[in-house]
Amino acid sequence: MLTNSRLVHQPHDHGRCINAALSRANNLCTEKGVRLTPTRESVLRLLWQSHQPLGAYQVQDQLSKLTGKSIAPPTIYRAIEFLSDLGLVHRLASLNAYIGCPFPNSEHSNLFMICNSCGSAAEVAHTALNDVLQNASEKAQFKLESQSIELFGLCPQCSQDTTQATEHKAHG
Amino acid sequence: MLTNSRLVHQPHDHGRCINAALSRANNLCTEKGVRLTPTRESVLRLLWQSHQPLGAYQVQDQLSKLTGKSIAPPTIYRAIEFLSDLGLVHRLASLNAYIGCPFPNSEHSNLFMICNSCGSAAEVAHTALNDVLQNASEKAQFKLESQSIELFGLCPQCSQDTTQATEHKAHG
DNA sequence: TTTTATATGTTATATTATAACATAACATAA
DNA sequence: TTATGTTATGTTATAATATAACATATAAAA
Ligand SMILES: [Zn+2]
Ligand SMILES: [Zn+2]
Ligand SMILES: [Zn+2]
Ligand SMILES: [Zn+2]
Repeated sequence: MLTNSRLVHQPHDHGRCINAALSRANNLCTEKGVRLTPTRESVLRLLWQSHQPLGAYQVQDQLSKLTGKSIAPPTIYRAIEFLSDLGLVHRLASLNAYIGCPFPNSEHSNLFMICNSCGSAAEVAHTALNDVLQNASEKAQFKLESQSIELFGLCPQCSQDTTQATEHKAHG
Repeated sequence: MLTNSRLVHQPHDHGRCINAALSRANNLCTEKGVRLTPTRESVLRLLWQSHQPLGAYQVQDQLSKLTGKSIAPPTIYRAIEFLSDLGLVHRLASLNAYIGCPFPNSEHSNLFMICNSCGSAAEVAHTALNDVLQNASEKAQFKLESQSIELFGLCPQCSQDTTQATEHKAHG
């Protein structure tokens, strides 16, 4: 089970996450012979500013402020599409939001654990799960092509906070 | 693995699907002491007119034609919310669309197999899958509360059609 | 340099969903 | 049966998300 869950939910040097993501993006673009333009890189960087997914219009606002120019929605959606086609970002359908992929070159489950409290989203690749889904599909004679799995709940940090708050209440 | 996959993908007496759904809805509403008003019943019936999910505005169009009156979006969304709260319909996040639930009283996986070709969506409840997701969540110290699983691919019928078309082409 | 392909800018609009407040229908009790 | 509270719907306006269509600019190739 490959996941960035620990990084997402624990204090860490997030600058390293960002640098790694940009480095991977540069490599991948070079490899594929496509261009990581300033706009595209900025959008990727914005999506990596935290481990919480961002809506397209949030990205637009921030990019507009960043550049001082007003940027229209199509520019953002194009950059997101470009990055998404390369597997560098994912769309979270339930949230209409986008997030950077921590392992664009690995096998994917397109599985996210999304915290209802803090909004963070950890990505998980889970071979056994993929097998279960593939088997279920075959049983139903369904030719599986892609999948979107979104789990909602409480991340370790928020879960702990809730527990402590409850205990505090009980004692107070 | 509980599923309505066969009904969805094979010719069948769909009137029975509709009647069963409305009957379940009536029972559930009586049981819960809430009212299945004409609007709500119509929306449920429209969502059950086929095994393909419908957008809210498609429902609006059809209900407007059906009644001869113009119905505004809030009426549709309210009916959908009512039905959804009772577990009688589900939202497919990837499609911004809604579909009737074939087994509102059973355990759920919130798993759908959605055909990229014909748009049909079969619902599946899969205990083993739920266990895998629960285990993965525990491993990540994630307190799982709800889930949305959407599989995309080709349904048995469309898969067969594709195969035949390919064969035909090869022979032609 | 000319040509071609790619990327971005710009305007307008489509699509999906909800806020806020008014009215109507229903249920219950005086 | 009227009054009263509750639930449901009507109505208007608008928020939020996403794309179409066409113009311009930039980069790469010939
Ligand atoms: Zn980080
Ligand atoms: Zn990923
Ligand atoms: Zn049917
Ligand atoms: Zn269901």
